[in-house]
Amino acid sequence: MAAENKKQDKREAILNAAESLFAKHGYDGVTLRAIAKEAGVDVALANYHFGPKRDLFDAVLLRRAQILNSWRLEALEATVQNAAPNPPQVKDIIRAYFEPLLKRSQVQEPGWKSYYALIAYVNSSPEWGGTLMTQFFDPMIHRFLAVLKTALPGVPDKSMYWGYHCLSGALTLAFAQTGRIDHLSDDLCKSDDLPDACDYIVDFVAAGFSDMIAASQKETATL
Amino acid sequence: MAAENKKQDKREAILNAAESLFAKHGYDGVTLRAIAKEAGVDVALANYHFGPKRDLFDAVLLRRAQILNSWRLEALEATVQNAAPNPPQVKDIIRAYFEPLLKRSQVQEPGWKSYYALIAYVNSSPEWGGTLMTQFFDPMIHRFLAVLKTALPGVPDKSMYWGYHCLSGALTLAFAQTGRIDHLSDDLCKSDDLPDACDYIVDFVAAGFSDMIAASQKETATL
DNA sequence: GTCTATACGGCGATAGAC
DNA sequence: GTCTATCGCCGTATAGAC
Repeated sequence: MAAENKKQDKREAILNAAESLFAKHGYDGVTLRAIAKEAGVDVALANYHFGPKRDLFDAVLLRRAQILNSWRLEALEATVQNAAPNPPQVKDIIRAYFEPLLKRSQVQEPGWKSYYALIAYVNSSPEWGGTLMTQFFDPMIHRFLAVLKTALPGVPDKSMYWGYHCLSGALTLAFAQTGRIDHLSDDLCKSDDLPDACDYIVDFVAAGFSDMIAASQKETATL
Repeated sequence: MAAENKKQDKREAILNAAESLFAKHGYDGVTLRAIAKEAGVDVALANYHFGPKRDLFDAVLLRRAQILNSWRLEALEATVQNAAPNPPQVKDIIRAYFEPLLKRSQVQEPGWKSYYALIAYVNSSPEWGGTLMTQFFDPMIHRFLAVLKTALPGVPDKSMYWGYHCLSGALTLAFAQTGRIDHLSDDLCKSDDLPDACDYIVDFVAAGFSDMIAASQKETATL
């Protein structure tokens, strides 16, 4: 079983190395050789375990997607329960989407941090964004939007989808940790302080969604 | 002068091809050979005109950055003039940031569409985001934020910077045109309808910023 | 000067020998 | 499971055509 552990160790080491490097340089910016080197294994082992490079990429994405989805759904259902029989507050729903990213102390873990940056890369990539994000995250997101609609009755679906799009753009840009806002703000804001970033983004996004109610009521009033 | 045009033609053809391909596949996903083929020129010509691959990338970014910055600053100053001596409305300032992207009919031009997608790639890339975006766009953005502050007196700088970050994330994700929202919304929303996307994003972002006033006043009141 | 054809050294993914 | 070999494509330098 020591041997079996070691096998698993190497598999994990490859996934970890791939995750970290793909997050930093994107799919094409990383070679299997670099991954193998980082993981301390032979060049061919990645191919042995995962098949071609593309499949390794999928494996990296998949590993944490399921965990993250379940955490988020848990947090969301808890929020619904807490507010029942009323619909939850918009901000509480948004929090349920953000907090699983931070609260389980995985923000410290470089693995999760890399994973978030990788998702940011995938999300805004014309090559992967449309298909992979859909594949891994859409069911969770639909549940999320359904709850949000109970808190925002009368808001058109189109607004809700574009609202989610804004949320997603803001969140993934923050988690890409490009160091951009550090420069822009002369180090007042820090790219790598994800909890701080989330505090501000949650407020901003909740305001964006909440305003849709006012807008849709105004529209109705003029009819 | 026909000869001179031809020189410019090939130079431009290389820039156009590079722009389009970099936007779709990222820096590392594109080879100089692919660019040359798309442009209909010899492999070595890109190197002759622009030097190494990396310098060609910069040249592509720079070409339209200056134009875009000047358009945005124009729109912003016009907004300021219109409202004077009062500060402009938040939503009008946001519009001044978005409309230059759309209004000059360049949305139709595939060149500009590619450029926007390329900016989206650069913006969320840990490799380029921090430095290149800063280099090309920060002065324009600072002017923009300064005007926004006149419309939002008392809002802390940190909120303003994170607000801009949210704006930037939402906007660049939309302009990345990943097709993601088409899937998510079952084609109710279209990735390639940029004017429509902007309408929704402007409202969302304006609400996010406007809410900061209420928040900062609430904070002040409790002191 | 502008541009093309070609050549070079290096490194890519991965298949097959071990 | 590991190591090596292979073949193709990479960015770039150069030589010379127009």
